[in-house]
Amino acid sequence: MVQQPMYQQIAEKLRARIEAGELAPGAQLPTELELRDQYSSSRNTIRDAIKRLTSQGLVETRPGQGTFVTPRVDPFVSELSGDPTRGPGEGAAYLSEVNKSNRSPSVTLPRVEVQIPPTEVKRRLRVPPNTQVVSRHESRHIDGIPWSMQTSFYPMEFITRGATHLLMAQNIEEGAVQYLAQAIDVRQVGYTDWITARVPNKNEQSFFGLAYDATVFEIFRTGFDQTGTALRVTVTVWPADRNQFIVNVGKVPDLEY
Amino acid sequence: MVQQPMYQQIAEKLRARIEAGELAPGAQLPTELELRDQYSSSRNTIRDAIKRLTSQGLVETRPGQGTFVTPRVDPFVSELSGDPTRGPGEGAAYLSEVNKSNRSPSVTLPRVEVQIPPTEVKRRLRVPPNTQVVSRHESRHIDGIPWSMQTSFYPMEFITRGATHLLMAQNIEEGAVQYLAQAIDVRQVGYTDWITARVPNKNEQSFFGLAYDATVFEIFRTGFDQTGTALRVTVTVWPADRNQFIVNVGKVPDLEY
DNA sequence: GGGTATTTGTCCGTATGTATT
DNA sequence: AAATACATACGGACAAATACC
Repeated sequence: MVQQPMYQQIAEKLRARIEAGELAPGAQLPTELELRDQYSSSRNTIRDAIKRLTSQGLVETRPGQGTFVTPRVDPFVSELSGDPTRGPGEGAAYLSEVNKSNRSPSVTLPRVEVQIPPTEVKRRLRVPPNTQVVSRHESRHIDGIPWSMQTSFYPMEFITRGATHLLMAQNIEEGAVQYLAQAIDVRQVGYTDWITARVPNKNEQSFFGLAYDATVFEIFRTGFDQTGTALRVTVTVWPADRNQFIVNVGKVPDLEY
Repeated sequence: MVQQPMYQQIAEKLRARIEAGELAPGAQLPTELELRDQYSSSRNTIRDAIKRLTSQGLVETRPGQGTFVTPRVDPFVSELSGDPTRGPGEGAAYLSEVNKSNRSPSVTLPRVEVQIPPTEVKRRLRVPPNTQVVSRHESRHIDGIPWSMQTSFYPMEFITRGATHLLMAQNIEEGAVQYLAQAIDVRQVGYTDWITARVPNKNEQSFFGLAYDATVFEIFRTGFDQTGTALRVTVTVWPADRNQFIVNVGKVPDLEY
């Protein structure tokens, strides 16, 4: 085994102090200058060590204040395999699911737009190029913490066929999927979730308060009707540090996770 | 909008050059000294800019060679919602699934151990503290690229009840779940997948060739029998840069992703 | 195989800016 | 306003990895 560079050794020592509990979640680390003296090093080397820990989410730095052990957050668990006739945490369904775990969720009013969708969405909705669609964007908090951002895309023809609520900047209480069934008899009988992970963009960094090198889940949910036609695509972005997912297949016992 | 620091501006300019196609995937960037001159900066500032790009997976550096635009990999898509009576990409099932996409998969021989499982596994398998279990660890490559690492845990009593193949360091052709059904009539009727993302540990970094700040998916699959008893826990680790997942619920048309 | 040039990695010192208390 | 702590930026020196002759 070769000798590791100094800044990695220091990072490991700090990690050990954290994981041993000597530095509890939320506690402040020694300042960079103190650490420099403790480890007989230079401030820049200490900073390199701390950078390693921050990009692993172990500590966070606050200018003017200090460096702190990242407080542990209680992750929220979302079930992806639910009722195929419902949306992804939509409307009341989502709120009650969250409430079960004694948490207080909130949803912003949707921002509704008519636009040409991003390529990934176009492919899944199977609409021709330059076709406009309705998009509904909303974000959710749990216990005051930003938890997810979501944009749903629907074909424009749903509006002309009578599903006019899709264009209104108001929450659809029963969920958009249920609304479509009741308003214009478009029924979702199944969906496909496509799960990826990536780094957050600028918007997501500021909304979630994430570092540029953090990780978010991005899940594309495509809903299908009886004929196998895509009736909507919902894109949800979830910070990986506070979200986890469950998929149930077949017969499983009632949970405690 | 405030003025951004120089190293971030440089990072953005380099990103623009990459995304414009001026620097194609696999292409070499100018050396740090050349970039220093191009942007009238210092080498350390250039290095800070490049660090931002590497931790976003946009470029990679090779000591002694240079900095290169990260080659795009064709991600492999795994379906989590499959047959509840089968394992996760187990045995022949996994291999044929991969083959469909014209890729050539391979699986290592399992490393079999009898051990006390990690806490997370213990909780899911619902075994008492200090209970030993059988673990079977294997890793998979696709087209020569390391793709996933997997460890399955089974109760020891399965051995005494006759499922002795579990202890053998050989691949179980039909998959361990099918084997359990046939050998000792323990049948998996459903499973729960629990999906998280985290940074890779040392082992995973070296096996997958990942940076310390990369992201891996970690999926815990708990299989249940007719009585709702957990019959095994399988932990699979997948690098996020080359893996994506699909979950189908309800009736969905035949795919193209 | 050895030697040399090139390129990135590590480490240090210093100065100044910005955020917070 | 002053002190404290992290952030940015530059310069320099040497080490380590790689490629090439």
